[in-house]
Amino acid sequence: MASDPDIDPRDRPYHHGDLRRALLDAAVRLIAEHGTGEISLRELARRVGVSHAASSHHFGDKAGLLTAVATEGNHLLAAALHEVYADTGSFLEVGAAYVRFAIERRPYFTVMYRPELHHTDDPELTAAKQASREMLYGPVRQRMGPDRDATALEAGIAAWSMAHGLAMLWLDGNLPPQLGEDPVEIARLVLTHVFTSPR
Amino acid sequence: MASDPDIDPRDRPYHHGDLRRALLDAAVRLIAEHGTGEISLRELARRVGVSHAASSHHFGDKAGLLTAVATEGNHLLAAALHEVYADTGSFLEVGAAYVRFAIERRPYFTVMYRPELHHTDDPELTAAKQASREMLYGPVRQRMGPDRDATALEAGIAAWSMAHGLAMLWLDGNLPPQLGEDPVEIARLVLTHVFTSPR
DNA sequence: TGTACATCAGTGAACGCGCGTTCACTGATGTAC
DNA sequence: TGTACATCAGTGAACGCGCGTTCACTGATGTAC
Repeated sequence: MASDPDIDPRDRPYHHGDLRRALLDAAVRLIAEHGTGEISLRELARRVGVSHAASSHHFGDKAGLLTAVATEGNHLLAAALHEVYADTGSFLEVGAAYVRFAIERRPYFTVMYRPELHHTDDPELTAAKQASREMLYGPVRQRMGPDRDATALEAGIAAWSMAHGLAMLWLDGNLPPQLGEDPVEIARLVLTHVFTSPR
Repeated sequence: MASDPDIDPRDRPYHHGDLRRALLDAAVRLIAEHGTGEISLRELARRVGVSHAASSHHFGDKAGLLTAVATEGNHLLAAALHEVYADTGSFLEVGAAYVRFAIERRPYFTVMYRPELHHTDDPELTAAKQASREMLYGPVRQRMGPDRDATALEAGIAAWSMAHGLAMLWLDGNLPPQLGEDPVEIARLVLTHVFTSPR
């Protein structure tokens, strides 16, 4: 069970071909199984069928690997949000897409928001974070016009906070069951309250 | 540095007196230093100046200790929210108090929302969580009246999500600096958007 | 087309570590009579 | 008031573990001439 039964050592060439990609994919799968960002490089190597020292050639150390996961996650998130906003032009749908990303790509999401696992000064990670940030509250800021910047920023943060909090609470099983079972539908219902007064 | 220099082994009686309390307090301090819920029972015991096997008498195992931290945290949160609501009657201030709790009592907050560290079926923890939950969206539900239960629940979840997300993002250093430096003030500004339409 | 050689990718053994849990034990406390 | 004894709280040694990193190495690849 520990190592991939599909890999016969005799079929395996000395050079893997795309070990970096394989390690990243296996890491995401491992994180999905463990539920947190805590994975072991040795277990990861066993999965991929490779020496446990091999990953150091691609990522340096463990934090380097998880930094790469976080970087990729931010790019995936940015792309998902961009697509939804381009298609619908709706802030609410962007928020719902954020929640969908958190749930469907939970391993990425988890690692993205555990900075103690990263090399936080990594320039590629920083760039990827900025890209996803811009997709998050860029559109709100833009639509509200340049003269009301402060309020627009706050509104963007408000929406991001709500989507983020809702995703976190759902992932931890903290939402009451009466809300239903589909987290994206819940997100639409709840996010309505950012833009509409319930009073 | 590893063990408390104040404790001279000759002053220390065989029985500690209140080891349970001392372990909990030291655990909270350790978590504050490490920034996450990952602490070691051995390091904890060193701090308190006690054998590393001693904690098992009070908490069983490591998850038991962290379950107790989470339980206490939920009670503290419930009390803080209750007091603010009793004093002000304001939902917004309750939300701001939630964010303040997350920041001022960060170690508790962190452990409370990492269920993989707990015995999630612990009855005391369950009760404590319900108590803090009730303080969170009970007031909203109550004020909105029994006839609009679904909407009221959604509004409560919306406010909780926003406060929770905002706290998380602030703790991870993800908020843009333009918002200012005081997280509770930021919370008031941002939470306004749950109850007021920015359009 | 062939050869020498630098570079790259992966190996496998070794190092050194701290950890959580278990266990038989001992010292202290408190209670029944 | 004194004594026996059960219970509780803490000890310290041992077990067994998996881990991340380092290092000299080897096999494979690709490029210069």
